[in-house]
Amino acid sequence: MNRRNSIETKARILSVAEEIFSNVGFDGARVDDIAKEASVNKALIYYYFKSKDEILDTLFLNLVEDAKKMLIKCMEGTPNVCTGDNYKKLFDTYIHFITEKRNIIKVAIAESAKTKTKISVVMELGNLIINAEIENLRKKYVAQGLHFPEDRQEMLIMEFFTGLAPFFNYALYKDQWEDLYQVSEEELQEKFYQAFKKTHLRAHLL
Amino acid sequence: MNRRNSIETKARILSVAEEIFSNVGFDGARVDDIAKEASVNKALIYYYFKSKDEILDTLFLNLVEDAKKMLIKCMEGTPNVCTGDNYKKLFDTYIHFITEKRNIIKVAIAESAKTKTKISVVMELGNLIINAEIENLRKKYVAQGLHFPEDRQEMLIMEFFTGLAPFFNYALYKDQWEDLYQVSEEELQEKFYQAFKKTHLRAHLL
Amino acid sequence: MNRRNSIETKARILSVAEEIFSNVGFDGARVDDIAKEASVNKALIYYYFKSKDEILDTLFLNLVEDAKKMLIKCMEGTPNVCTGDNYKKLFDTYIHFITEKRNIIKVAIAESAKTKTKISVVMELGNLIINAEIENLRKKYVAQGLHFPEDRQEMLIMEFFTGLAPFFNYALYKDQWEDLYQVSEEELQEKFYQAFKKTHLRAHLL
Amino acid sequence: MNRRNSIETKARILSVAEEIFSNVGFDGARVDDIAKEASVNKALIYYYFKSKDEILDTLFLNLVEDAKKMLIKCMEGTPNVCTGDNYKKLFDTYIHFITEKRNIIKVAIAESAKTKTKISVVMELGNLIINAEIENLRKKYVAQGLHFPEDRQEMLIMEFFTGLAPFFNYALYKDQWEDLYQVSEEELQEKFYQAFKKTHLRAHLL
DNA sequence: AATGAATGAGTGTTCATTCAT
DNA sequence: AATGAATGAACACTCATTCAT
Repeated sequence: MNRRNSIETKARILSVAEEIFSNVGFDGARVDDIAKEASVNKALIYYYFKSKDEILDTLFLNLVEDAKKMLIKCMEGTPNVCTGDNYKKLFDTYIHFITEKRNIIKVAIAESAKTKTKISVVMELGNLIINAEIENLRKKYVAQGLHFPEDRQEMLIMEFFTGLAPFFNYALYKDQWEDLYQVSEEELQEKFYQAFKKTHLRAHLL
Repeated sequence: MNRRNSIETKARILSVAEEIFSNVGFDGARVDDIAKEASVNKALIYYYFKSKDEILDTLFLNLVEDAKKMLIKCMEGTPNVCTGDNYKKLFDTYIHFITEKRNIIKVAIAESAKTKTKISVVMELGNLIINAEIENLRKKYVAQGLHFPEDRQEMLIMEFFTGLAPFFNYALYKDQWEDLYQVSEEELQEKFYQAFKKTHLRAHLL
Repeated sequence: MNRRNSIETKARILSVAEEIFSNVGFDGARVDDIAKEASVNKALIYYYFKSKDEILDTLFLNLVEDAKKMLIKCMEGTPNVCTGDNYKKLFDTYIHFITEKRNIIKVAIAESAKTKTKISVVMELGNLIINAEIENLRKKYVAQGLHFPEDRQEMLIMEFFTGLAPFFNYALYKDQWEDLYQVSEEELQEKFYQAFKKTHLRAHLL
Repeated sequence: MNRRNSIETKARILSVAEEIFSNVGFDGARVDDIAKEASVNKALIYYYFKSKDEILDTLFLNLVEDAKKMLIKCMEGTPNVCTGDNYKKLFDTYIHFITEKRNIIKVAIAESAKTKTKISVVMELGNLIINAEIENLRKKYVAQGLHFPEDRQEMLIMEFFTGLAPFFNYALYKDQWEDLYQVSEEELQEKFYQAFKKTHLRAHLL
C-alpha cells in the first residue's frame, strides 16, 4: 500500500466513524464496528489515531474547518446579504451545509448535551457563524447609514437562540420529520425557509 | 440510610440517574455510579428496574407526563393567549418547565440525535406542545373572527423549527451560555424572551 | 396460616424445586423461579431450608427413603423372585418407581456426573438396590440348593453396569425416546422389558 | 506462555474447559476459572468463542466427530464382528473410546438430563453407535444365512437400553467405582466385559 | 408463617487499547 | 502499512442469601 492508499484508508475510517457515531452515538459506537465497516484491521485504526476520542476530535476539527470555508465563501459571495430576498442565497448555503454535515453535527450536539464537557464544538461552531452573521448585519446597517444596535449580548442571544437554533433542529430532526410526516426534502426545506423568513429574518430585515 | 422505603428509594435512583445521564450521557453512564451516588446497592436498582434502559424509559415517561400536566395547566390558566403581552405568562410557564427539566431534556435530545432510534421522546414532546400551541392559536383566530391558516404542515414546521427549537436550545445551552458569557440566569431569560418575541411571536401576533 | 398449611407449603416448595431442577439442572435453577412457581415469597424458602443445597439434599434424602420403602415392599411381596416370569412383578415395581421418580433421579445422575462430588446419591441408591437384588438372588440359589457365586465384586459390577444401568438410562431418556421415536409409554416399557429379559435377566435365571 | 499460537491456544482452552465442565458441570463452571487454568486472558476466550455455550458446543461437536472416526475404524477393522470372542476387539475399541472421552461424555449426559434441552448429544451419539452396531449385526445374520429380525424399534430399544447404557454408566461411574471399591482399572474393565458378555452379548451371539 | 427490601460477591461478556510480527 | 493475538479494566446484570417487620 502506498501513501495514496494510506490517505484513502484514513479517510475511510473517518467516514465510517462519522456514520457509526451518528447512528449510535459516540459512546455507543464500537471501534470493532468501525474497523469492520471500514474493512480495516482494528489495530490499524490505532495506527492512524491515538484513540477513539481522537477520531471524534478529528471529525470535529474537520467540521469546524469546513464551516470556516463555507463562511468565507459566503462572505465573498454575498456583499449585501439580508437585503430582501437576496438572503435566500445565504440561506441556501447554510441549509446545504447543515444538511450535508448533519450526521457529524448531530454527534456534536449530542456530545454538547453532556454537562461534563469541555467547551463544546457546537458553541465554537455557533460563535463562528454568529460572528460572521453579525458582521454581515453590521455591514448592512452601515451601508444603509443606520445605527448598529449597541447591546452585543442581546444580539448574540438572539442569533444563537432564534437564528441558529432552527438550523440545529433541522440537522437533528430533518430525517425524522420527513419520515414521520411524509414530506419530501424539498418541501420541508422550502417550508422551513418560509418559517424562518417570517420569524428570525423578519426581525433583521427592514 | 433509611431502609424500607420503597417509593423514596426508587425516586432517589431515578433522580440520581437523571443527573448522571445528563452529565455523561446515557451510554456514558455507569449503573455502578448511579448506585453509589444514590447510596443503594447496585442489585437494588435491578430490583426496581428491569434494565438500565428501563430507567431511561421511566424518566422519559415522567417527562412526558409532566409536560402534559404543564400544558393542561396552561390551557386552563390562559384563555386568551397570544393576545399581546399576556403571552408572557405562557412563556414563563414554558421557560420554567424547560429550565427545571433541562437535564432530562438534554438526555432526550442527545438520544434523539442517534439515527438508529425509535420514535424519539423529543418528537413526542414536540408534538404535544405544538398541538397545544396550535389549538391556542386556533382559538385566538376564531375569537378574533379571523380565518385560520389552512396548511397544517406549514404551521407544524414553523412551530417546531422556529417556535420549539429556541426552547430546546435553551435547555441544551443555558448553563454553558451563562458560564461562557457570564450572564445571570435572569438576564439570559429576559433577553431570550425579547428575542423570541421579536421573531417567533411576532409572526403569530396581530 | 396453621401448621397444616405450613407442611403443605414446604411440600410445594420441594415439589416445584424438583421440577425446576430437572428442567434446568441444579446449578441452572434459580431460587427466584422456585419461589415464583411455588407462589411463595423467596425469603420463605429460606425459612424452611437453610440453603438451595439443603433443598436438593432433602429431595435426595426423600428419594433414598422412598427407594428403601419400595425395596422393603418388594422383599415382602416377592418370596421367589427370579423364578421365571414371576420376575415381571418385581420389574414392574422397579420401572414404576423409576418412572415416577425420574425427575429427581435425572438430577441425581447429573450431579453424580460431576467429578468434584462427595459420595453420590446415585451410588448410594445403586448400592441399596443392588444389595437387595443380590440378597434376592442368594435366597433363590439357596432355595434351589445351588452354590452362590463367590466373587462379590464381579456380581456387584454386573448388577450395577448391566442390571441398573438400563434403568438409569430409562429414567434419563424415557421422555426423549418417546418423543423422538413416537413410541407410547406402554410400548417402550414393554419392549424395554423384553430387552432386559433377553439380556440381564437371562444371565440370572437358571 | 508462548503467544501467537492460535491453534494451540484454542486447543488449550477447549481442553481446560472440558476438564472443568466435567469437574463441576457446565453451569457450575466459571469462565474465569477456565481462563486462569488455561493461562489466558478471559477476553481471549471470547476472541475464540462467541460464548460459554459455544465452547460446550465445540466440545460436543468434537466428541461426535471422534465417535464417527472411531466407528469408521471399527467398520474397517472388523469384517465379522460378533462371531464369538472376536467381539472382544470391538469391545476394547469401545471401552477405550468411552474411557478416554469419559469427561466430556459425563458432561453430555448431565446436560441431556435437563428436560429443557434440544436434541441431546447423547441421543445423537447413541444413534450413531447403535446404527453402526445394527449394521454389524445385519451383516453377520446375512453371512450366516439367518433371517434378520424385523422389528427395528425393538432392536433400537434393546441396543440403547441394554447395549449402550452399560457403557454410559461406565463413563459416569468408572472413577467413582474404582475409588469406592478399590478396584484397578484393569480389573473393573475385565469384569465389566464379562458381565457385558453374559448379558447383552449373549443375546446377540448364536 | 410470611414478606418486601436490601446486599455482597459474583458472572458472562464487552471494549478500548496494545503487542509482536 | 497492516494484522492476528492478547490484555486489563470494566460493564450490565444476576444470584443466593439476609434483614426488618
